[in-house]
Amino acid sequence: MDARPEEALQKRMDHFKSALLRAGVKLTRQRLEVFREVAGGYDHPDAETIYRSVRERVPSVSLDTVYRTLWLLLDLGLIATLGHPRERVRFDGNAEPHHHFVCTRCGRADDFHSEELSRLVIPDAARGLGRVEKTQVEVRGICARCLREEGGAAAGTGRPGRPTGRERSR
Amino acid sequence: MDARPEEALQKRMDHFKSALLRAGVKLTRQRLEVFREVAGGYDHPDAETIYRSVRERVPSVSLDTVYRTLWLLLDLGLIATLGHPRERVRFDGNAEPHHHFVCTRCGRADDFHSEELSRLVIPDAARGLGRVEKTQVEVRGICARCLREEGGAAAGTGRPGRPTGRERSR
DNA sequence: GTCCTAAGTAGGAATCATTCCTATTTTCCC
DNA sequence: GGGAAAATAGGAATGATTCCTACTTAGGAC
Repeated sequence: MDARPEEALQKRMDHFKSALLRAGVKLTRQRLEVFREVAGGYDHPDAETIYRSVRERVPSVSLDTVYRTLWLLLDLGLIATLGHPRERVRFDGNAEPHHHFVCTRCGRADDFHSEELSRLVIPDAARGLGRVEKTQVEVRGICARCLREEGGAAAGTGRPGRPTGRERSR
Repeated sequence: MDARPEEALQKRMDHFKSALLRAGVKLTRQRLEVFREVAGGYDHPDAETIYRSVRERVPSVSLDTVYRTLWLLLDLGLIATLGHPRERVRFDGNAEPHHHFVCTRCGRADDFHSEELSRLVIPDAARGLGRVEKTQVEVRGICARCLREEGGAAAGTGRPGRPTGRERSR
């Protein structure tokens, strides 16, 4: 499965446990196994794959629990997603080279331009993986609009919420 | 709608028409309007939003046509998607800073590391859009595995197919 | 160690974006 | 203008993800 060295994983499991504790979230067998599955390798499994693996150790686990746990781990910053979670596809008609600032709170994506970034040297490590066609930088963070709302109202928890994809404005 | 200057759009419409012609694909009112909608602005609309806008000019258009057209335009390289089209969410448990090589054919995403890329200077243009939390480089292209298959069998059309998300191996 | 209660879970039903199916229209080459 | 191939509309189907509700468990208080 592209396994991560034992000791590195052990360290991450410890970090995982203390993060749950700090967040006041219960440590359950299910959460442990889901995290181990994602953190234990270098691949990028989908929820179904994780579900199947976890079920080998906890046969009664449900797919819903796997999803709930994954979003929890994401909120806690313990794992990340590839691409934008829980979003319908969006299209980009900008033909000029550009990059994206993606808001992890509301999902908004703004274009920005940068001479330097567009001239990036692609390292051999990437070049060896296939035929490169395009390179884009994705900057993630909280967009100005969300910062403003957060500042105005109660200043939030400091931990970003997961965009639901349903709060799309127009 | 974040409108693009008229003359720039006109140039893109011409390019659109000749691209369809070159690909031996028929020019229909629906395709014209869908393309205009995506290429005409700087935002990143989803299919539903495009559907609603196009329906104002072509009331009988169907959502399916909008989707079919968008994937066609994507295949022709006339537009792009934000994130990875037609994929279930995938999770990334890699805690170290890393970047991704994403195969536009099969959807596979491989990690790679790069000291230089991890030290990227984020331009002011991006910094001004919000509070930056993380920066990742996404290299897109055809992965080694797909290149091999393509080379073995008939060498393909040269135009990348859209991953369906259903051909996931395991 | 036992008890209590909030938090977590299972499982099935519900949602919703996207795709498929099929009969009907259009485009474009002659 | 006429016909074959390609596109479209519309509704039904699919499949990932989420919601609902009754049942279980973790973990702090005793």
